[in-house]
Amino acid sequence: MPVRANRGSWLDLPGIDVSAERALDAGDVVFRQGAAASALYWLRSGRVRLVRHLQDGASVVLHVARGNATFAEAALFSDTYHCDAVAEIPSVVTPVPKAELLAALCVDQQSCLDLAQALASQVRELRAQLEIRNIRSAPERLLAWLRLAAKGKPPEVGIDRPWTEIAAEIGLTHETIYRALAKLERTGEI
Amino acid sequence: MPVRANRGSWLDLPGIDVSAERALDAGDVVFRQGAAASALYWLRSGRVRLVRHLQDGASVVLHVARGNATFAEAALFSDTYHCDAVAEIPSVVTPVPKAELLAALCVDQQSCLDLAQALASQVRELRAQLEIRNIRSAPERLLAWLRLAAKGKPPEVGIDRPWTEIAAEIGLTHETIYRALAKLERTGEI
DNA sequence: GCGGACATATGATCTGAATCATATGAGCCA
DNA sequence: TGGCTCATATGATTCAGATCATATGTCCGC
Repeated sequence: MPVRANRGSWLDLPGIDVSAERALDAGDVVFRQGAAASALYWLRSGRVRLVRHLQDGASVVLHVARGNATFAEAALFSDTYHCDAVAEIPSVVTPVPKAELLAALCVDQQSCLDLAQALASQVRELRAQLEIRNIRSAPERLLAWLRLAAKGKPPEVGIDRPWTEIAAEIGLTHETIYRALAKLERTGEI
Repeated sequence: MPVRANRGSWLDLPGIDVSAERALDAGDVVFRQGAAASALYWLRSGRVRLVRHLQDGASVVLHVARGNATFAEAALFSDTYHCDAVAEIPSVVTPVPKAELLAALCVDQQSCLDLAQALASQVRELRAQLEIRNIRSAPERLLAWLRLAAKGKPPEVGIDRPWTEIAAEIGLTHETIYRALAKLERTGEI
């Protein structure tokens, strides 16, 4: 029962049109808090920020979706959106209509299990991500990340994206990442 | 379509026995990496650490489950466990047999959707948690946490557990939490 | 080929959270 | 009642990562 490779692939169901794309400029709104939840989204490229607005006017960033990922999955189970979604940079999203998706999930148990699997996998990843953040030392944290990312024997990581991005992902500045890398190389850990 | 209040409640299905309890001493092993995945777990009390062991002998903490929560949900979709689970302190867990659960989920689409909902909810929570960790300033971070935890009008949080625990949850030491609290009170933000 | 945007890389300095220390109060139970 | 643990609370000091600065290299469009 292998986990599917691409995030969002569980969306590839009969009856669901994932070919539609909506191009967004920086600042464009995908949906607004309180609006009727009509779709969840598949972010194809760019960056979308989810922000919850509070009674007192303050706001809290709930999530910043990046690269290839889905967001607002919870819209499936809610009548309204509970946050705003705004593009931070020019982005492309595919809206996945909630009604059709729910219908498909109800008809086809396997697709429903696929959804559960994808979400369980997300949960696992996010927990690991959080655990990594508990490591204070920059080199140690990076090492933990590398270990989780490493595959094969001898352990090896294929880096296909800038360190700058990885730095943000694990909660460090890019300067610190480079220093941590240099240190790990010096001490021979990588 | 309200979200159920208690984590783990989606496990309350016909045909699934969640009455069994297994008491663990500190250090007791719940399951081992590589062993056949026979159950996922509902942690009733205590603390269980999930650790992945790597080829080179190093290990990475994937998660520390606390209080009332489920763990190893991904066992549902895997033949073997991919990490060890070890109690850190005396704990109580309820094993939920995978086979029965899968059978129930296949028969009853609603329960399958309930599972998806619970997992989507987890994903949302974890993402928010991660976003909070991106806030460097201790008072700001605490404030964001308080805002998410706040309910009603005027916004108010009911604290039913020690600040010490909350400190760990949001990645600060308890000393820093108390200082941040003091500062927020001084500046009148709470 | 030139210029801009961005990744990589490293040095100097600063700041704020961790750490260490210490104290008080609440709950518990022997 | 005394002694234990743990939460709360705050002061002093340290240190690691953020920040600011600067430089080189690379890719890409023009």
